[in-house]
Amino acid sequence: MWPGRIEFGRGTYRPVGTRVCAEKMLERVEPTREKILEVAEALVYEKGFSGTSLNDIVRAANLTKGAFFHHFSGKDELAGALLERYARNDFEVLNAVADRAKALADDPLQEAILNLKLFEEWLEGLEAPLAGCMYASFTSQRDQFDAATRRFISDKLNEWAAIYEDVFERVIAVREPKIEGVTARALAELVVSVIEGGLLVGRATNDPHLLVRQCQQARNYIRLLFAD
Amino acid sequence: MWPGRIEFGRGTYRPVGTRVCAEKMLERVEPTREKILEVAEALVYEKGFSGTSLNDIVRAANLTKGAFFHHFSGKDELAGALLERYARNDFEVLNAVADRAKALADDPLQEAILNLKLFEEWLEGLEAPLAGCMYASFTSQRDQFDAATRRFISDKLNEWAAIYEDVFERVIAVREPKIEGVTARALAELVVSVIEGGLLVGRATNDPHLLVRQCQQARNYIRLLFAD
DNA sequence: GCTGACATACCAACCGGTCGGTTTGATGAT
DNA sequence: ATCATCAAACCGACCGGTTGGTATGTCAGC
Repeated sequence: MWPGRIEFGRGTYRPVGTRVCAEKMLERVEPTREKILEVAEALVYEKGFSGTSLNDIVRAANLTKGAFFHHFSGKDELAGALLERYARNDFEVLNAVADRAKALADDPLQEAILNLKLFEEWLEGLEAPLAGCMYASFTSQRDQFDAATRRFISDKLNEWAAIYEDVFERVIAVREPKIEGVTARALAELVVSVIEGGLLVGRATNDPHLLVRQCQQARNYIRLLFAD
Repeated sequence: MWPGRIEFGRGTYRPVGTRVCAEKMLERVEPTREKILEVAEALVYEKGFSGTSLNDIVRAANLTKGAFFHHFSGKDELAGALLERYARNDFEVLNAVADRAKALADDPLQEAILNLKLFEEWLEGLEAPLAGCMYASFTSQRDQFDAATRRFISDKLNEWAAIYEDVFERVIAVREPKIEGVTARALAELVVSVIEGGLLVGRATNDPHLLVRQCQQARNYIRLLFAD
């Protein structure tokens, strides 16, 4: 089903109405393509990628197959675009939270804890509970995707963990963990695992608050591990 | 795709060669049906449920469509059987670990920690890394299944958490957690979330040891939370 | 009048599922 | 011991519908 490589990025494509006016390039980047990605993302979270047909997508987007294939070369490219878009939006939030935590805190430990707390606040501030994680959706049927796509997911998860690893390293540099052998990397992976696991279990048990509760537990662990 | 209810269980079916001899009923319970479930489980972990066709399954099991439909009424029943089988095997391990921890420990905290440690040892003792979790696979495309199936998954995850909740309650009864407001339920959910998340992230990043490392972190948290 | 942005009609391949037929092995009458 | 019987176990051709994908057409706006 996925014979070739997925070419990430939109290639030479140029958004509508952005040819002459540079300002317009920032606002309104191809509404139709964006709408397809939007409805596809929601559908994939509920039905899985291979469980979501192109007909499902174009029906939900009030479009036709023709429109889809005008914007995408096929389902492969949709997968890549979905993943790229998700990673972009995800890191926007993650980095914003990390930057804000860094700005507000005057101590690495405080920063680490604030990072988690701000993420929890972001979760609670959402109008609807987090719908899903594209990395998780794709991984649960990883055989459907080629090596490049799987690699992309792996890389992005590592980048995500690296955000936390950075701050935990700075914590460890000035504070000794109460339990020896605990590395910044392991703590970073824990945060990612708890978020992914909390999201999954919360969805499975229909408990939207579970994810936040688990983030709090992770925060407790950090507090205890580096407490004075 | 899943219009009706899934009828769990095998109904009135009676295995081959078990008509007269009661002893034989325990050994060798329908090898073909079991083989179908076995290969289907492996395929579902890699391709997802709706990404796995019946042709895929019967090809991997060296059978034909006829054989499949002799043992299952359709793909719906396969989903139910897959889930039931997974839950049965899973709880067998989980309960064995919990019982052994209870038998070895003479203190609730020790028991809780041993429970996790024995699970880690079980993970490490596997000839191949844990291939996946059926609850996670199904949840990642939950729209494909009916309400009864989703309920079954939710119930089983709660049962799983209840195993840990029980021991954490006994810990809290005799020891005050270092952080107030931490409940046995929240800790139990953390363990389940960490395992599910660790498995997912480990698969996504192709790191089979990640799950064990995260279980160790959960164990660290419990130690610190209830340390003397 | 040309191009981008869609719609429409259609295709081969594959999907889950059906069905008539064949093989196999246990059983019971002879 | 032999053999007819019969149901369970399994085969594989086939069905209608859906899949991802293509070819062609329409039409507004520069």
